Amino acid sequence: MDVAVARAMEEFWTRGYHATALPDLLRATKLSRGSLYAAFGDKHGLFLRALDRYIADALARTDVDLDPLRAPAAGLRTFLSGYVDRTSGASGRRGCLLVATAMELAGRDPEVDRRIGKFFKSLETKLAAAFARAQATGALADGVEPAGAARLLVCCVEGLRVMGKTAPTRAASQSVVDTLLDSLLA
Amino acid sequence: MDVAVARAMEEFWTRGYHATALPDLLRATKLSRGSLYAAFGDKHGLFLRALDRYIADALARTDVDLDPLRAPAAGLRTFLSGYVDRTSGASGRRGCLLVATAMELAGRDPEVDRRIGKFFKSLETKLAAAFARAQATGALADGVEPAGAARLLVCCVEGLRVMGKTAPTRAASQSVVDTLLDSLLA
DNA sequence: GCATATCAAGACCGAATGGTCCATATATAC
DNA sequence: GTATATATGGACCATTCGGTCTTGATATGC
Repeated sequence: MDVAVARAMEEFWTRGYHATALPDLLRATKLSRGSLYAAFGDKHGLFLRALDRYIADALARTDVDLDPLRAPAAGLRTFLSGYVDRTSGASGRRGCLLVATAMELAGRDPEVDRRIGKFFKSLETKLAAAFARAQATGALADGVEPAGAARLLVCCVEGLRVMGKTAPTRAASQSVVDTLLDSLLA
Repeated sequence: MDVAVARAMEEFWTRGYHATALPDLLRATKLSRGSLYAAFGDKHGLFLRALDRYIADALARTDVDLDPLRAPAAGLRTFLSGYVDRTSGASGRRGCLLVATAMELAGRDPEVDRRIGKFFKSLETKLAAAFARAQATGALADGVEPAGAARLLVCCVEGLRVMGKTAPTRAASQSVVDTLLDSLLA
């Protein structure tokens, strides 16, 4: 069933929750109606499974980028350059399942709220730790405190996903990331 | 018909395009089905009218905040503090019609693409001009160039709208704005 | 070979979708 | 008062929505 969740995730990712109809999911997962409902309960259940998978992927990627064994500043640069890729061209146009879901369902779907809240909190925590390590090695600009920098970064990453939807030019994303790192890193 | 557009805007704003059904619009605008279709063609047409109004409001507000007659740094602070308000509490939960529309329809609806593209470009231009004025009065931090700062600010503003949807705490938005201004202004 | 469990295909359901149309009322013009 | 626009309420339409259920095929276990 894992592959079905992945396929469904792709579908929700490109269309959004409301705009993804059941026939879309059947085609994508190659499941029959009966099998889909037997396995996942309903559209909403399948969506939550897909969202969980998307979140797990994103957090795993973050852990790789921000590996404590690497130089923290380099990790942060890698992390952000990943977002430059993801918000440019076709990837940018595709958008982000998390941000799209936040805008579409947050405040109306408690299950979604919980997941999205946890994700962004977790991301912020990981980034704050990386910034703290950067500070310890003197790689942080004067007067920047790790927790604040982490919050700013999470905000910018979310903003980049929106930018990527509307004007997915690499130069724009790169400019944002560069300006940001110039301000925060020593 | 102007009041009808405003009412429809409120409705799309709180629910999003797909999730707003015709009965919602009829109730909100107090129009009959016939009158609504006679006046706006269809749901999509009414949506575009509502989006145009939302954009006009946002740009007008920006012009007030960034009035060239005021001290540019103060204008930028006012501009951002407005976004702190708009991304906190109930206002935050409500979200932003532009960002929500971008995530929901960008890349699939040319009319929407045009409008959203123009809006963010215009916002960026206004901010770049304000940063340029700030630089001229020595209010900009060393090494910050106006155009880059403007792009970063647009990105952060978009990010704030997403943050406001998921965790609309004033402290979080305020922290982002403070960190940002500390980095960019002298 | 036979029984059993699994799954695909799709008919079918009520409800809701966006959109059309018309009969009726309510104005306005003269 | 009468004729003429205009707008209203709501019946009505085809389609699509998410979801259920039955039927028949395909395995699997023994």
